Order: sequence, then C-alpha cells, then structure tokens
Amino acid sequence: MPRSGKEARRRLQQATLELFQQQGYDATTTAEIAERAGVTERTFFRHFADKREALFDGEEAFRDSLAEAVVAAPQDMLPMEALFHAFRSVEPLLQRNRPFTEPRQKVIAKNPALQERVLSKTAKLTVGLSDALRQRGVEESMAGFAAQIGMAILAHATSAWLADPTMDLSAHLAKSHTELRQLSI
Amino acid sequence: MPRSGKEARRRLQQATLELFQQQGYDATTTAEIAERAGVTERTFFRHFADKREALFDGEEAFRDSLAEAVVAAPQDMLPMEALFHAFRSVEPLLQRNRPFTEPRQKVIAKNPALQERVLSKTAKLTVGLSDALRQRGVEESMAGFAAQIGMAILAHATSAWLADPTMDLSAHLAKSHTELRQLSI
DNA sequence: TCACGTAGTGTCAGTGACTGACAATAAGTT
DNA sequence: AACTTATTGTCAGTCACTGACACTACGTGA
Repeated sequence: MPRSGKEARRRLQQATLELFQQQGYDATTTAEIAERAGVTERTFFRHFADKREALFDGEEAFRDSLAEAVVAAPQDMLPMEALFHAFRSVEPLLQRNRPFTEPRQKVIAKNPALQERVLSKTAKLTVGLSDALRQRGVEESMAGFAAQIGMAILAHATSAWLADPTMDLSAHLAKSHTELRQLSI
Repeated sequence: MPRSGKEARRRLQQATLELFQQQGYDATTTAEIAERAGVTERTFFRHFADKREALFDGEEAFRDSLAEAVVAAPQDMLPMEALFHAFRSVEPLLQRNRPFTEPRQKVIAKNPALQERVLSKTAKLTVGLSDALRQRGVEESMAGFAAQIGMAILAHATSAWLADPTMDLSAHLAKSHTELRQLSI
C-alpha cells in the first residue's frame, strides 16, 4: 500500500476548524486551509466534497453507530424504546467528542451555510434511524415518522445536556420524553 | 414610483423552474436563466440571493401565515392544539399551490443541494412556529420542542396527503396525530 | 536490492456562482 | 420639462470546485 493520506486529511480538518474560528467561514478560502495544512487546494477537494464538509467528518461513523444500536436493541422493544436505547448507547461517544463538538458548534452558530449543512447531516441521520427501524420490522411510513420524532427528542435532549451537564444525557432524554408525552395530548 | 421589477422576478422564477425541469439543477447556469427571463445575470442575483432561492420564493409568506394563525388560535388551546389549528387553516393555501408545488418537488427530489435548502426552509418555518407559540405564553424550550414535533407531523401528513389526495389534509393530520400518540408510549 | 504497482499528491487550465462599483434607464412626481 | 428613484446593464474580479495529466512516495514481489 502507498502512503495513507490520513495525516493530510487530519491536518486539513484541523486547519479548517482553526481558520473558521479565527476569521469565520466566509473570510476563509480553501487555498488558505490547504496552505496551513501543507498541501495543495486540489488535495483539499480530494478529501472533502466541499468547503463545509471538512467540519463534518465522522458524522457517517456516528450514524452507523446509532443505526447498529437500533438494530441490536432487544427484539421486544417498541420503535421509540429502541431509539432511546440507541441514544443512550452513544452517550460515551458524545461525551468523548464533546471537546471537539463545542468549538465547532460556535463556528456553526455564526454561519447560515454551515447551519444548513448541519440540517442536512441531521436529515441523513434520521434516514439512518428510519432504515434501522425498518430492519426491526417497523412499517416504512411509521419508521420515518418515529425517526423524525426521535431525532427531535435527541436534539432537544442534547442541547439541554450541553447547557446543563450536571444531568447526564440519559436523564435529559427521559425528561424530553416526558415533555413529549405532555405535548401530544 | 419607478418600474416595479415584480414582472422580471416572476419571469426569473418561471425560467428557473422550467430549466431545472428540463436540464436539471447542475446543468443549468444562472446566465441561462437570466437570458430566458430576458434580463442580465446580475439582475437574477438582485432578486435572489443564490441560484437555489428562485425555487423557494413565497416561503416567507407561508411562514407568516402559519405564524399568524398560531397566534390567532383560541386562547384556551394547548400548544399542540394551536399548531394543528394553524395547520388546518393553511390547507386552502396549500391546495391552491399544489399545481406549482408538485413539479417543484420533482426537481428537488433529484438534487441534494436543493434538498438541503428545503431543510433550511423547514427549519426557518419551525422557528416561526416556535416564536408564535412563545407569543401565546409557551415557555421557550417547550415551544421549540413543540414546533419541532409539529413540523414533523405536518411534513408527515403533507407527504401522505400528496400521495393520497382522497383524504383531505385535516384528515391526514388527525391520522398523524393518532400515530404519534401510539409512538410516544 | 531493485523494478513495479498503486494511492496520494501537485500542476494547470477552466467553468460557473456570486459581488462591488458605476453608469444608464424607465417610470412617476412636481 | 426637469427631477426623483427603484431597477437594470455593464464590467471587472474573487473564489469554490473540476478534469486531465504528470509525478512521487510507499509497500510488494522477484
């Protein structure tokens, strides 16, 4: 096997985050990012489909983890229970990623184009959950709906958890679920 | 008052939809759109922030309608009831727009960039609903959550309605609501 | 140790989205 | 008819992104 390229990729991600932090998304050119990473602009676009993607690496792995956890949930669990089970199972992963997630969130909060990409990633995640539910035998339309609701809950709970880390994610998830029940009278 | 420009804007929207239908989003240049509309490329970008936006005009008006309907809902309605009330109130508008919505949906279905923009519009709509709920005195975090759930229901019901027009939107909304209750055990 | 294959990278030329600045024009107003 | 103003045209320029081709580092097998 020839050289791996994973190093360059990592440096590109790092450079991207740093420059976006310092100058913002708009004021940063892909040429700049590449230069800081010690590669050519062309190489940037070989590793990432576009300027935004460098900020969202690893989302696919997260999606796979979640989907696997849904599929692996005990057979007798109802759709929503299986989702919650999966959400709780990735808590350690989220906990571990927190140091990287937080600065990234700040960058994203300042730019609509990046926010749009977050929505897109969330949507893909939702599709992943839906597919996983279908593998459990959940009917298609119901699976999509449940995944949608589940993602809303996960997002709600995660943001509450980021704001208030004294409770763990599982507790926030339970709280969100309670709130949902109150809402859907 | 000088010339209005609304005509050019309308022609640009029309040209955009037609060209996207015929050649797809990627294969269509903004210069082409402008030419077909009888204006300059520069004028295109005066009317629309980017190439995608020309497909999504009117979304802001729809958002305002929905938000107003939420605010205007009877005071004694719970958050979710107010949302459903608003959803039902825009059914005529959706019905009227259907001839334009359907071809647009087909175009969007073929392109990830356009799908991303839909998500962004949906998110804005959700924020609009959330703000409207807050005007009714709903607590912030709860309002955001309810809006999210509400949008999931509206999306679910609308897509079911597009697939099966024999039932009206209200009926699909009620059905979706029932399904949600079944899910959130 | 030396060809050899391969994944990764550099180089370069090009397209197309989008912007800023300034001049020109079509209306309506006085 | 002069004047005001929203809209448009013109033009030059930046930057994201791509295709094609050459090159280079690294691991493999002879």
